[in-house]
Amino acid sequence: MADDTGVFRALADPTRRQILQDLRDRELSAGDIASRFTISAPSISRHLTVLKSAGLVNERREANRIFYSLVEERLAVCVGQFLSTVCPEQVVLRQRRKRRATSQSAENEELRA
Amino acid sequence: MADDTGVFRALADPTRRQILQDLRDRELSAGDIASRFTISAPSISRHLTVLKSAGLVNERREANRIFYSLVEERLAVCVGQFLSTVCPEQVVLRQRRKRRATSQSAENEELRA
DNA sequence: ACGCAGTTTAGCTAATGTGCTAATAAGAAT
DNA sequence: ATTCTTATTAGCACATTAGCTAAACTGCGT
Repeated sequence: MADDTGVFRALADPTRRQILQDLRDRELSAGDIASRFTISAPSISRHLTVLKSAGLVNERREANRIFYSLVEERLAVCVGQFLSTVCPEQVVLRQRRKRRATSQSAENEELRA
Repeated sequence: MADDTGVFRALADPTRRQILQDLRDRELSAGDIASRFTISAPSISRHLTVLKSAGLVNERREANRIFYSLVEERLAVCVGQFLSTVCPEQVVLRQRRKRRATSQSAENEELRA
């Protein structure tokens, strides 16, 4: 639960970071997510398991499908806390202000389907 | 350089996260750092190499010793950007305000020498 | 009951990560 | 020159990870 390492280990993989970004403002089914990547559905399923056991996503089952949604607070608490512990607050703040300008989503383009 | 993954992979290990925290407000020699942990000096040296190639620390050689220092901006840019891309800004801000209250340094106590 | 869509689980392989000890390199001191 | 200190590199062992394909599970429609 308070296992920060699970969170940071989950974030170490670019596919998983991209999944979290994709879940930013809507929930998606496992299939929805898999269709956005080139790797196989079972591999995505494993990534989702890792994210879930890190507490970074929740699942909601509806009929056949399983919808995954982001647990923002988990990310904010673990990572935000670490970041603000290590970095002086000004730096964190400055980054926050630049947020909208930078489209950091282009980074993992090669992962896409 | 713009290799976010190197940064996140570096953060996946609790020893490395602790090293970054230890470097928060002072530079430390490799030996200084190693003496704070129970694992061997060569292992710490490897961790420092990982942190350095992720761009998270700089090294300064002085006589026998090598002093490592934190590169705050690297951490703030990569992690802060990701965090504020995925999370709504309020959450990040709230965390920032709570910063001083929570002593997140107790987490990795078992790593210590 | 059967089959289909959506997902996960099993089992495998190749690559990576982390720790150790022993050996090496480089500088300072005697 | 030899030795001490500081730190890294080499080589090994073990565990974990990420990918794949094939098989199994679940809920719905026919």
